[in-house]
Amino acid sequence: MADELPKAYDPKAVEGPVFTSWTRERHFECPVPVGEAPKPFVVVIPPPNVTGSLHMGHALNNTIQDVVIRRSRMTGQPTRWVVGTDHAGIATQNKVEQKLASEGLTRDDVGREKFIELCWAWRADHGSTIITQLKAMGCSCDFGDERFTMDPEYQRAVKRVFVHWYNEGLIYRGKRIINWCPRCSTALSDIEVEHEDVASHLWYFRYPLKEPVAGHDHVVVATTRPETMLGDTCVAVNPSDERYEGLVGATVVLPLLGREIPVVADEYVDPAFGSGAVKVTPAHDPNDFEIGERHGCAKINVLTAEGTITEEGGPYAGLDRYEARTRIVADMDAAGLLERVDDHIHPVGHCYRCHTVVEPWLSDQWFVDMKPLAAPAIDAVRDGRVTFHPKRWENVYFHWMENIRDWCVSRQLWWGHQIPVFYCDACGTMHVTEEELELCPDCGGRVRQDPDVLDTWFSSALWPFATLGWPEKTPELAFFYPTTVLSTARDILFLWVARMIMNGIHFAGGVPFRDVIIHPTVFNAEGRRMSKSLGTGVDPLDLMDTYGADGMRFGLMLQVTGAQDIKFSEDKLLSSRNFANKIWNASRFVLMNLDGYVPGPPTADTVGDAWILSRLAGLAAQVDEGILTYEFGETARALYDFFWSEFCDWYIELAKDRLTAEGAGRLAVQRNLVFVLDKALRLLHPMMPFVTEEIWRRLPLPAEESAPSLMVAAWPDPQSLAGWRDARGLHGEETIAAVQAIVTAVRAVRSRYGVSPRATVGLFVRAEGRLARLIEAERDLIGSLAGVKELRLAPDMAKPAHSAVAAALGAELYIPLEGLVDFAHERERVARESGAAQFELERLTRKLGNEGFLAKASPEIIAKDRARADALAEHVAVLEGQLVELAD
RNA sequence: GGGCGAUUAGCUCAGGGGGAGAGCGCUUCCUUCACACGGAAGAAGUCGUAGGUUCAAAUCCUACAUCGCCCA
Repeated sequence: MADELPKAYDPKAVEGPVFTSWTRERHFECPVPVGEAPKPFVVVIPPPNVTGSLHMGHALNNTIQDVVIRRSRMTGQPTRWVVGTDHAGIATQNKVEQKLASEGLTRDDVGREKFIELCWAWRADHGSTIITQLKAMGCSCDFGDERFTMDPEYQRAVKRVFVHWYNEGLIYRGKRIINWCPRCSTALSDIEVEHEDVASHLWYFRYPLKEPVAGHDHVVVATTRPETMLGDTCVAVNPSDERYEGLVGATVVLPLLGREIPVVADEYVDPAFGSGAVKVTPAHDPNDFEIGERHGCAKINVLTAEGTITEEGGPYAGLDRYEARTRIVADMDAAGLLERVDDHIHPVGHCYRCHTVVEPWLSDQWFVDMKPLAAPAIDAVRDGRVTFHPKRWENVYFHWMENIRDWCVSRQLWWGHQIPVFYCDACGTMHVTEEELELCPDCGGRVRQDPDVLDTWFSSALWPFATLGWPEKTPELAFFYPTTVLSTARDILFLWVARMIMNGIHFAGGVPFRDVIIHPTVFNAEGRRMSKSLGTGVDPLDLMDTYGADGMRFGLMLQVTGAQDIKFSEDKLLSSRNFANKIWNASRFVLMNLDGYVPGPPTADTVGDAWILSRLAGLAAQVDEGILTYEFGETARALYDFFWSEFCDWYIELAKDRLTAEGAGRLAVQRNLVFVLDKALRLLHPMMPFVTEEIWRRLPLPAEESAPSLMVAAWPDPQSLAGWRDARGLHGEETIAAVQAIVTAVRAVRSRYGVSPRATVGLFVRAEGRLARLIEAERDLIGSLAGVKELRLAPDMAKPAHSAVAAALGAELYIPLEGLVDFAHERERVARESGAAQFELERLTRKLGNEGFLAKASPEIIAKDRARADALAEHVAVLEGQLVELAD
């Protein structure tokens, strides 16, 4: 019938050609439909950093997106996955600067225009790395329609937003303390700073008073950053602090520099910390800045952009900040002004891109006033227009949004969206406009554009609508916005997700997506953050090489639970690779047994058929629901268990006899095998697209059941399969459970006595009633599965001599094994089994004798426990009977 | 300081009021005509600790411990 498949699944031979066929057949594309169409299902990819390469977070996140996308596409909904990258201002600029440095050049040597050209060239050479890797994973994005945050259309959108917000008064320029990265040489927003506890010291300095006051000749201040003392412009104490009563208004002579500064009283000072007096450096600390503002103190900047001491630092000018720290402590000590040094652990801000310690630094920057934007975005989540999965992330979102601070959006970089603000030096005016202004509209003089660019996240925040053509009113925007699902890691909840919600509401007329999936963070096996620089990472490309793309995808899905971390388990990938091979071989078996096949509907002719069809219907419901509720781990397990433990382990095994027979039974079982395999492959496809596609195309499906590709074949509708639940009243599930119990019991006996798998045994069964009828009906099945040549059944069956014994449900099983049976061993085993059963029976009996239980438990539970108790009692009776017989 | 998550078999983790589960590992047997990336059978857990609620707690509540993350 079909070409015979190779004995083992080889991902490398399959993935490339299958992916090529998907592209060739254009299944990833989703144009705006003409005329009436169902509501679309849309996902925008979280744009990976254009400098990036695939890491485990991407692998997980993009598998999740592909799973929801593929399911949706198969349901026939217009389904679109928008792909692209962001320009990653700092990271890209670093790459290009590194390249220049290798040639002994700096960006200033080449100039801004040339530098930006080099950035574009870098992107052209390297920017598609991660996109290629997504293809290797099998992601079904619309790759022909890729977006970039520096596309000309996208630049227009960014300008529109800036100018709009400026005109609304939501953007302003001001001199504030910002976070400065001396290595990247740019400002950072508050959330681009990562706080890390650092073991350092708290230095206590004596600052002498100009004249003794109230019995003091000096005041002690404590600091974690001694070098900032060069910029101190006052000393503050809490007004209620009795220790310093009378000192307020006094003058301190700043050591080393000799500057005279006042002592002020300010509520901000915590009397319990350090000495209760603080040195105030308004240009280098946000709190000090505010104290300085309140008391009219000067703001002296003592740090350069590179992190060295400015001319204001007098003798320390030109020193690196840490060198200056060492020297200042030494000099204070030498001057007898170092009171003491305590060990002190405190949080220190680091740049999230390069991990350099950032400095609070006073500079002119552009800010966005966030409170007015946050309020509607909070409402959107409160009233359920946007839902987080898992829901608990909503609280994290609310907490941040309700305490939101203004966003510093200017960056001192060249690569990015240059701020659309033009200054006229001739007439001193400022113009905020989307136009490329060259001449001043007021005086006609030449203008110069603000040299800064915008935070990359400023542009990423427009992604859900700018990628669809906004601000133009495109058909794409009209049809595909708002998008459906956004899947992302928790570390960009504030940086990106919250800002998209704010921007979507403000500019695109509504929330940008309905559901936000916050997926777990992938840590390495030791529970550490995966990091290329630390060598603690695992490369998804290596994993795909070893386990195949499907193996990696499924292995990751198995690990997605409600927990917020995944300790990455390569074992799961191994079992997923094996699973792909299992699917391959089960399919291979079905395809090899289709001689004379004529397509037709499935039929529940036997309890085995009824059982598998019923299980399939249950699986379809579970998988559909599981993907819709983003429960990927449970869904993957359900698929694995169904396919392996039910379809392969039992249905294929019990189908074998009918396949070797001739006649109608053979055709019926062929049809059922094809039917179940077809539906199961469809259900598996979102998680394992390659192996399922390769096999599915070989299935002999009639035209109306088929499709050009599995990825556009119809998704099994749980409703239409629901009719197979407990099909034809054959009690398939109950019967097969009984068959399994008896077969397993016989196999256990065989295993215990080392009976060769090829040898057959006799089976004598003592059973009555419903169970006896069931065994009688399925005697061939039991015989075939358990290797039984002769099955005898009677309500009063006596134990034949030299028999091993077993109990299954209420049946006694005797297996004659002349000369093999170790009766002492049998007695011991049966006694142990009986003991365990009696223990459980006693527990249940106590429970059923408890009046509270009978009065309050639900009738179903009571009935169930009664039935269990009856079954156990029967089981115990069987075992005890066997013990008596074994005593001979 | 506030918040979140985790604690279940040797390892990685499911389960989330009523019979303790999986994968990997381990033991024994089997190369039988889909698959050794396989099959069959098996051993293995006082479900972190202490209280509480309940007829019933691995599951709900409260404390505590340990580990991890976020915010300030």
